[in-house]
Amino acid sequence: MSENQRDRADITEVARLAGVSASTVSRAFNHPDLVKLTTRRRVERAVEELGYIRNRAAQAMHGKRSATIGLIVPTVNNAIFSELIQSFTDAVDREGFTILIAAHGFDLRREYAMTRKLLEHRVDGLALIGLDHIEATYTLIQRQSVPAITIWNHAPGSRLPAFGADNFDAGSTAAQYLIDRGHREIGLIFPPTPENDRARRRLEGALSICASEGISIPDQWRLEAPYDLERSKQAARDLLNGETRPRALICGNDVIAQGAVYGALEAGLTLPGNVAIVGIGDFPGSAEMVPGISTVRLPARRIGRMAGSKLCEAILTNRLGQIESHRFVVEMIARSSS
Amino acid sequence: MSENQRDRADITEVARLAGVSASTVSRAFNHPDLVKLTTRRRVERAVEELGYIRNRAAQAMHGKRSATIGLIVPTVNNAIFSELIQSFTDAVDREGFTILIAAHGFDLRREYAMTRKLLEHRVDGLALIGLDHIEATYTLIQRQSVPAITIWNHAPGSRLPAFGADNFDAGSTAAQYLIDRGHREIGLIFPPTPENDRARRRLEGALSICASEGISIPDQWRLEAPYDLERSKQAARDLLNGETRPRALICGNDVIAQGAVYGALEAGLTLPGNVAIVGIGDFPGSAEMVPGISTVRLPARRIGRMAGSKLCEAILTNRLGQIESHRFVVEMIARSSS
DNA sequence: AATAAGAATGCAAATGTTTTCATTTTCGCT
DNA sequence: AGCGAAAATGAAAACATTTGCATTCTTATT
Repeated sequence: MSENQRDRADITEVARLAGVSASTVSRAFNHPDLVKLTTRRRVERAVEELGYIRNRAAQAMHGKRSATIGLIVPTVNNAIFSELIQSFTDAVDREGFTILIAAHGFDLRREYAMTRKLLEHRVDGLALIGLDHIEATYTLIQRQSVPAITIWNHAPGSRLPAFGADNFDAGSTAAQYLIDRGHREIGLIFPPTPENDRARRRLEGALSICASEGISIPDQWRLEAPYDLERSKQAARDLLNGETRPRALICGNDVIAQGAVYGALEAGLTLPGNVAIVGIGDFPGSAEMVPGISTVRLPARRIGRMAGSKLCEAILTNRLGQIESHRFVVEMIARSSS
Repeated sequence: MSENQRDRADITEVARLAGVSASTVSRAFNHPDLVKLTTRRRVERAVEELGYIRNRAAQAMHGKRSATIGLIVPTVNNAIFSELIQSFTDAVDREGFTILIAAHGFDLRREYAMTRKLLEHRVDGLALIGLDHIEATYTLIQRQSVPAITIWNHAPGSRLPAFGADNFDAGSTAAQYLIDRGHREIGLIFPPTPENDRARRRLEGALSICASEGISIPDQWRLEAPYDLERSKQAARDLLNGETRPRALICGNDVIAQGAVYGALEAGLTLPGNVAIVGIGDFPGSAEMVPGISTVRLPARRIGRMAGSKLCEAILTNRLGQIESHRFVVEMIARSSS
C-alpha cells in the first residue's frame, strides 16, 4: 500500500501561502529586482515553510535553459581524466550549471548514443573528449545547434572548437627529449589508436621525430596496451625481458608509463640506468612516484577550467558557434625515470 | 546578427509529417505495442527526417520520471571514488538513467547546496557518499521524498539505506594485521575526520584494536594529511625522519599509503624491512606498485554496481523507501609493503 | 489634491509532452 | 454483407512553469 504521497509543493501553493500570484513567485526567483522587497520576503518565507524547490524541468520547457551541461568522456575510471573532469565541473558549477556525465568506454558508437541521451535532456552545452567522433555524432550536434566543444586535443581543422594541447607535439616532444639525451634504441607502448585521436597523434609525433632522426623502431619494440596499469606493466615486462631490449620507452600516457616503471622495477632494472621511460600527461602521481616519471605535461586543470568557463560564457551570452579554440602548450618535465 | 535559428522539431511537427496525431507519436515512443506497425514505421521515418529528439524535460514535467539520478561525491579528482563512480554510472546507464554529478570537495555545506541543485533538476534518485551529512541535507531529502541511498560506509543505524563496507572493521582489520605480525610501534596518517565518517570509523577501528592489545600510540606518531599524494608523502617523510620512528604505519586510505610508501623510499628506507605500511581501499595502482601495497580491500566495483542497480530497481518499481542496506565484507590483502 | 509616470502585480497564453476517454478503423465470423 | 469485439487513433486536459500585456498601486510633481 504505502501511498507514495509526494506532496511536493508547486509554485501555486507557494503563491497561495504568500498571498500573491504564481507569476510573482516566478519573478521573485528569476527577476528579483522586479518584485517589491516586502513581497519578496513574503515569498521567501512561504518557500521556506513549504520546502518548495523550483522545477528546472518545467523551466527548461519554456525555451529557458536547462542549466545542465553534458560531459561525455571515455572513462572516469583512472587518473586520465579525473583532473580534467574535476576542474571542468568546478568551472561550470561556478556559473550555476550542473554536469550530466556519461562514459562510453572508448567506444564511439556508444558515444553517439550517449550524445543523443544527453540531448534528450536538453543540455545547454556539450563537451566531448578529443576529435575522433563518428559522423552521426557530428551531424547530430550540428542539427540540434547545441553549443559543443571538444577537450583535450588541439589540431588544426577541427570541426568543433577545441580546448587542448597539440598531441602530435606532445609525442614529438617526448621523442625529442629522449633522442637529445642520446637514446636511439627506443620502444613504444601505446593504446589502440583507431578511435583515439589523442594517442594516434602522439604516436605520429613520436614516430615522425624518430624518422627524421634516422631512428627506426623494430616491430617487436612496438607494443599495444590499454590505459591500464596491470596490462601496461605486463607489456613492459614482456618488452624488457626480451633478449634484445630497448634502452628507452615512450609511453602513450602516464598510466602506461607508471605501469612500465613498475614492470621495469620488477624485472630488476634500474631507472634510468638500464632503461629510460617517459610518459605523456603528467597525471596525479607521476611527480610523487619513486622514481618520478619524466613526462610531457598537459595542463589538465587549466584546460578543464577554460573549457568550462568558455562554454558557459557562450551559453550565457548566446554567442553560440563562435567559441574560439585554444591551444595549450605542452612542457617537458624531466624527472628521475629518464 | 546570426539569428539563432533553433528549429528543433517538436512532437507535433513529427506528427504532421507522419500524418498522425501527436498522441500517436508519443505512443510510438513510449508504448510501441499500442501503435500499428505501419504507422510506427511512418513515425520513425518522420523522426529520422526531422532529426527529432524527444524532450525529457517535458516528459519529466508530467510526473513521469526525469530518468536522471543524482550522484554527489566529495571529489572526482583522484583514485578514491573513480572505480565507484564508473561502476555506479554503468549500472544506472544500463537501466536507461543518466547521472547528474556534483562534487563538493569534502564540504558538507556545499553538499547541501548541491543536493538542492540536483533536486531542482528533479532527479529520480539520489546517491551520497558516506553517512556524515548536515541535518538540512537529511531533512531536505526526506521532505522531497526522493529515493536516496548512501554509498561507501556501512554502519548500524544509518538514516538512509547504505551500501558499503564497515569502515570500523576496515580500520581494525588493518591494525590487527600489523599487530599479528608482531608490530607494536605503530604510526597513523589519517585525513581530518570531523566531516568524514569513513575516515573517522577507520581510525576508531584501528585505535580500538591497538588499545585492546595494550598498544598506545604517541601523539607525534599521529599525523594528519588530506587524501593527496604530495601531502601524504611529506607527512610520511616527516614522521619517518624523526629521531624515534614507528616501525609500521596505518594509512587512512590507499592514496595516503601510496604517498607514504614514496616518502619512505625517498627517506632511504626499505619496505617492509625498515617500516611496514598498510593502506585501506585497494585503489587502482595499489596492486601494481613496487612494492605492492598491503591494504584492506573495499570492493568498490561491486558496491557501485549494487548501489546503482538497487536504486534503479526501487525507482522503476516504485518501491521507494524500502531499499535494503547491504554490508560488504572487507578483506586484508597482504602485499610486499608489509 | 490631482495627475502622470513608474513600479508592482495579476491574468492568461504558451511551452512539449503524456494520458484518459472517446471515436474510428480493422478484422474475424457468421 | 453485416455484426461485434478488439485494435488503433485522435482530442483535449493536465503537468509546472514563464512572460507579454494589462491593470492596479505608489510616488513625486505640480
